[in-house]
Amino acid sequence: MTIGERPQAAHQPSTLGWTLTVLLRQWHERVEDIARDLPQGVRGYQVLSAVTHGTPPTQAALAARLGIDRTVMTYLLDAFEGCDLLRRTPDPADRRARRIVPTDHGRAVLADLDARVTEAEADLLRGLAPNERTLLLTLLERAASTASPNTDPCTEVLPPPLP
Amino acid sequence: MTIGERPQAAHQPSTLGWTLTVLLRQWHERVEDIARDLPQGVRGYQVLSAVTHGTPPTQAALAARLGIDRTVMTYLLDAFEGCDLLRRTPDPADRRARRIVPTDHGRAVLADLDARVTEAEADLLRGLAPNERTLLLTLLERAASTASPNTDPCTEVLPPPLP
DNA sequence: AAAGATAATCTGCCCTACAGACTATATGCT
DNA sequence: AGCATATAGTCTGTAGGGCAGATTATCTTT
Repeated sequence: MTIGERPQAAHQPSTLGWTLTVLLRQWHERVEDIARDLPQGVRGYQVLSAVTHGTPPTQAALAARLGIDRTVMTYLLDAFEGCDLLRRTPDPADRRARRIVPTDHGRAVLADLDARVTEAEADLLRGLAPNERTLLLTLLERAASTASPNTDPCTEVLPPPLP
Repeated sequence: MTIGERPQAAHQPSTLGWTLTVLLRQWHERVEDIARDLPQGVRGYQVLSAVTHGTPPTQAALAARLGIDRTVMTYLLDAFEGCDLLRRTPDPADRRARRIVPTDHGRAVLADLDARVTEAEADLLRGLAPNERTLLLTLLERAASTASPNTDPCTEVLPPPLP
């Protein structure tokens, strides 16, 4: 680790982490406003979203994917059941596990939220031209999926559950 | 990724927030490893970085930019001074304020960290071709700066402070 | 049948972030 | 000048959320 003599030498800082931080912070603020009435705000929105798209995950899978502790997931889902947004249904193949499925109400609420979030995201990217936005999303998805292959929101290792 | 026949019209979820979340989480994990010895891990790294590039900010400006509470900033900087990484110097123009400047040691440590972070970031984007990476960074920076104009890490409204 | 692993829940503690009070200085008003 | 108000930074106390660890029920393995 040679330091070399450079009293002020401002090197180029790496900007990826910072731009991601800024952007995600902005996203959080806006979505927090939108999802204010949900049990856990933004996190609740992400849970609802992850549960609705794709096959109903177990609590553990859901927690792992969203980076939430399992003990937290418990009372988070308690709140969601209390609001009639999600339901725990017993997994027919494994009586220990519970599959989390959205209620009709939950689906409706999510559809409304998704619409508003999409709007907010468009506003967040207002500095980019339309084709640039889609390009950015494409690159982000590729980067995210390769950087963390198992966190894809629409991947579930399971045969179709309920007939 | 064809889901097949869906019972309840699954609409396209908005992916921006999620991809940002996943990517930033990965970034955090890696940088947490790198910045483990710094007082506050990733956050400490961001403080050190923000202080070093550009003109020395006041504590309040620093806190606002990084989204940290001012009372937290106090003991965070205490720790950094204890490690001889940063120093609080009185602002000659405003005796209430303190300008935060890096020590030589701080600059050296940051240079080392920056190198490793840059490496980690490259690995994070390994799914993208080199030209795609720079493109992604460009788009991210544009988006971040328009979404949150005042959070630019290298903007400070102040004449050069110390001669 | 016994042993070990896993899903979910419950309990208790720690730690951090925030609110609020306090001091010192700056700015604005009359 | 003198008084009121705003701001920079620090200190104190507290509420709340996250995490570790134990518990129960079920699955798997031998």
